[in-house]
Amino acid sequence: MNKRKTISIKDVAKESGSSLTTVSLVLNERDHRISPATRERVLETAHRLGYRPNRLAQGLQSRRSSLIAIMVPQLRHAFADVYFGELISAIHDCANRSGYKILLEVAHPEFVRNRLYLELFDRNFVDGLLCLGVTNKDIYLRDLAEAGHAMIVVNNYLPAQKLNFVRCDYLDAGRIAADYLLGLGHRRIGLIHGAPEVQTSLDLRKGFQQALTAGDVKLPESCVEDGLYTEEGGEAAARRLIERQPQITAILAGNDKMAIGAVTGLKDLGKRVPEDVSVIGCDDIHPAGYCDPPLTTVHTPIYELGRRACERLLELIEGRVDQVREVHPVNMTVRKSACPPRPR
Amino acid sequence: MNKRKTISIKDVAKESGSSLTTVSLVLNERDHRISPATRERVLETAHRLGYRPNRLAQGLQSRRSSLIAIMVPQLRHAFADVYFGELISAIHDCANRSGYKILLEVAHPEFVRNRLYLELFDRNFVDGLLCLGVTNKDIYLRDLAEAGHAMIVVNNYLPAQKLNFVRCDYLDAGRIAADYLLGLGHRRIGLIHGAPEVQTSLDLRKGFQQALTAGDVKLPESCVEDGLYTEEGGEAAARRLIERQPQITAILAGNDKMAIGAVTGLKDLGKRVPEDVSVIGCDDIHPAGYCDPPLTTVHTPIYELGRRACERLLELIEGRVDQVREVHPVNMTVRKSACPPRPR
DNA sequence: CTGAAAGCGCTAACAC
DNA sequence: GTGTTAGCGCTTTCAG
Repeated sequence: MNKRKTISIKDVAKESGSSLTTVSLVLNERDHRISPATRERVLETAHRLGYRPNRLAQGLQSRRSSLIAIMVPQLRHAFADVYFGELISAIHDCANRSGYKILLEVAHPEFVRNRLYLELFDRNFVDGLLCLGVTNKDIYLRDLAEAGHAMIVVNNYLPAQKLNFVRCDYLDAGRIAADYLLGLGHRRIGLIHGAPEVQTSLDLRKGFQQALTAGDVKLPESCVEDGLYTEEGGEAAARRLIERQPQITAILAGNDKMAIGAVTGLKDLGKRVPEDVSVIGCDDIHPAGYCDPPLTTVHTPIYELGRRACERLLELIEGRVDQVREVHPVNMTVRKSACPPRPR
Repeated sequence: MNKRKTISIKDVAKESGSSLTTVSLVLNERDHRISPATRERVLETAHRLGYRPNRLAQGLQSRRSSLIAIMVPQLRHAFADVYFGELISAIHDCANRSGYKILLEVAHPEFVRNRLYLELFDRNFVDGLLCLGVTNKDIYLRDLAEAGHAMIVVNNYLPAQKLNFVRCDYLDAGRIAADYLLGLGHRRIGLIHGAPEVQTSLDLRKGFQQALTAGDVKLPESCVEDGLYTEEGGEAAARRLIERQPQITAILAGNDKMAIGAVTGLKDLGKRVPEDVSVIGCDDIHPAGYCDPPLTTVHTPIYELGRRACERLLELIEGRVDQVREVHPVNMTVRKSACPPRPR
């Protein structure tokens, strides 16, 4: 295939009657010493010939790949997840604006075992790495930090390690949700959290519990369930919760998918949402506004977060900063899935 | 950052006391003339030093990037779409097995206007391109074919152009769906199709109409609505359909998202699914099995399709084939969203 | 102002 | 068997 001989800077030089250096200088606007006449001639020739600098050669020279990798966990359909998808979109948009492209990686067991995440940098594949869906078990990320590679954990963090991160304040998310439910008058409240190996999940629970305690409401172990961050998990968790504690009038779910699943589960049990049981989610993914009832949820600025993470990564790459530790505020988005409990 | 000096083939040569050539030959298993002793020595040194070949240099030499791009349309949350997500997962898995990595591209207006899709190849960014979510309006894809670049349209095709594709048989999908509904006894049937600029959408409609006609059932214009391939679109389309033609007992939607939206819309109108109105979808995305009621749908082998597309792209890249035109069969997956109409 | 030449890290003819 | 050398396409001193 591909018949058209690829045209190089050498062709432009020959055709425009100047040297390689001159062409390079003009094209990179490196030096303003070049005479306007030459400049014009080179530019015209380059354009006429349809010259495109070879990125591999440029990269070899500059030691830059202009690529950043996004690493997602190996979940079924990680790429089909709305939450990851919004982050990926944000990162892509931001990276593109700065001339970077996006490489996709899945942290499958072999990738981790063979330390292929290091190879990504060692082989000059990418200039930086953004890690999504990180858990406390992903201690191998320390290798990256130790090697001094540009890496940021997106919307999470590892408590015991000083890895770069850009995330939301899930401790506050828990508090806000609790205060909102308390404010509505709820006293019997349940929690469906994500995975216990995810730090933000632990934070959410902690903040939730603290605020409930401050409001003189207890959150016993029997009112907490694991929803695995999935719809199906949320649905099953809601069932278990209500069967065990039928007097519960409100539930906080650690993400919107679980909340949506919980609503399904509650409806199946014959409960109306929010009249019988209020449900609030967390994250405010796009579908949260389009389910039935529209979900009241703790809004986390997902797109903004992705954009910021990418921006900061570029700063790391370019050496403009050497540490990133960013926590973004969250707030309630009130829709229709929560209301005061019925008077007893 | 990044203190560790990157170690090159030169270091390995020096350290192992042999020449660049020897090291390269050993590492690439290019030549079996190398004595086992040297071989062993080189390998040991390379391993000890943690040598990693620089991909940029290798690429410059081989004119290969080992990257393939996936291009998705610029829809809100294209990356958050289950259908695209499953394809991307499949492509990623397949590419990875063959040592390729995945680059993400969004076909935004500027990308198309400035022909950046050509630059992808001209600048040696990628070796091949997989296009998702293509419509009949994307005539610019012709440029890629004309330039002789390795490119495949995934699960679609452009009728007037001879572009490579790997897709399902949506004409047959329409027929199968029609036959299934006719078999259940439905005579008043509606269609919610995707976008009229998408060829497979037209095919589905055509196949559906043909089979209905063969079964002596009409599909008047008033029983057809556009659902924009989204949940919201499907919901609105179902509403319009039922309000205009209340006697409809079954609906085919052009994808599962619209089908799920349609179910929501029907429920809102007080219709039971499937007792009052049967709904069948198309594609069989993962959530189709988890909604309420579980969706009866035309199963398209999405993951398999992504895998095949990637495999064939690699063959194109490596020059083992020079044309790809693959059509995969579909079949019904029967769940609970369709049943015989109530006797009148 | 412009050009010659070195070198980024690697591969592969072509010698020895 | 192994090493020398010439590129791949580009950027960047350093002379002129």
